[in-house]
Amino acid sequence: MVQLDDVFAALADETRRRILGLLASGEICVCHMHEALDVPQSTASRHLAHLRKAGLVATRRDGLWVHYRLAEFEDPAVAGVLRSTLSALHSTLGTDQDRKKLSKLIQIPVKALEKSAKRCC
Amino acid sequence: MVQLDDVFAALADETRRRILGLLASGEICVCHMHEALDVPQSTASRHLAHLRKAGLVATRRDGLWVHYRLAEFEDPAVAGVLRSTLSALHSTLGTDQDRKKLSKLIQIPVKALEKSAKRCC
DNA sequence: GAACCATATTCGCCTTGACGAATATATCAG
DNA sequence: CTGATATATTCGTCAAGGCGAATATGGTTC
Repeated sequence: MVQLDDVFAALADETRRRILGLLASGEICVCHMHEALDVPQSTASRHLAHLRKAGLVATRRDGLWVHYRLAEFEDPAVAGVLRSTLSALHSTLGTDQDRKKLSKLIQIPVKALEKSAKRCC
Repeated sequence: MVQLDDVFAALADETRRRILGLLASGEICVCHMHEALDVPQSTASRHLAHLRKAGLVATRRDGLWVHYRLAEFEDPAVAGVLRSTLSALHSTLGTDQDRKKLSKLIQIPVKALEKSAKRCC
């Protein structure tokens, strides 16, 4: 059960918002995350753990890699806040740059990522 | 110009969210605010100043009293985040209790406050 | 088993920001 | 001007939480 408190605490940090901004385009593994965001691996992992504990993201292990994705929200209030937040982040300069960097890393065109992100929120 | 950063920083604090929850029903003066929330006057004032600096609320002075109200948001992204947040707070237990206490203080029935709040978000 | 790789956690350090008491400011009444 | 009232700000204290380096964990390969 996702608590509203935890949602707002999670959204208060810029790195976590950048992570959510990327996850709006779909599942991403930790290594691509910390490279796209250009932060140390421990930082990416720490923030991902925070988001996971808050119930905002879910994980899937695939061998050595762990892929993160946005969770599905039962509570419509939480879902609404997340949707508007992702939509607000979508057109942000920072999100644009992060998405561009991710695009190169995973060899998927920016346009495709944007399309997924829009479908998501 | 309201910055998204400031919005999320403002929403990260519970007292500030309670304030916004009350303001959804309309203009309120500081004294009613800190009584309804049952926090020291300096705490209410400090958080209101925070919200004001973030651009989320506006004020109107009337003699000794200062009335606070929600600001109007030009940026549709910010407006969207605020709308979904207020809507999420609306049905919260804490907001319910605060609204009940405010209702007694300003002698306006809870139903009327709820109606205004719903119209607001 | 050992070596290796991706991810998670721990560690000490440091900044940010919340708190309530006390004080300052501003407005009004007499 | 004086006193009273509502609001704002300052002050010292304290806890929460961010940081990156280093280390631990868990899974894969040989």
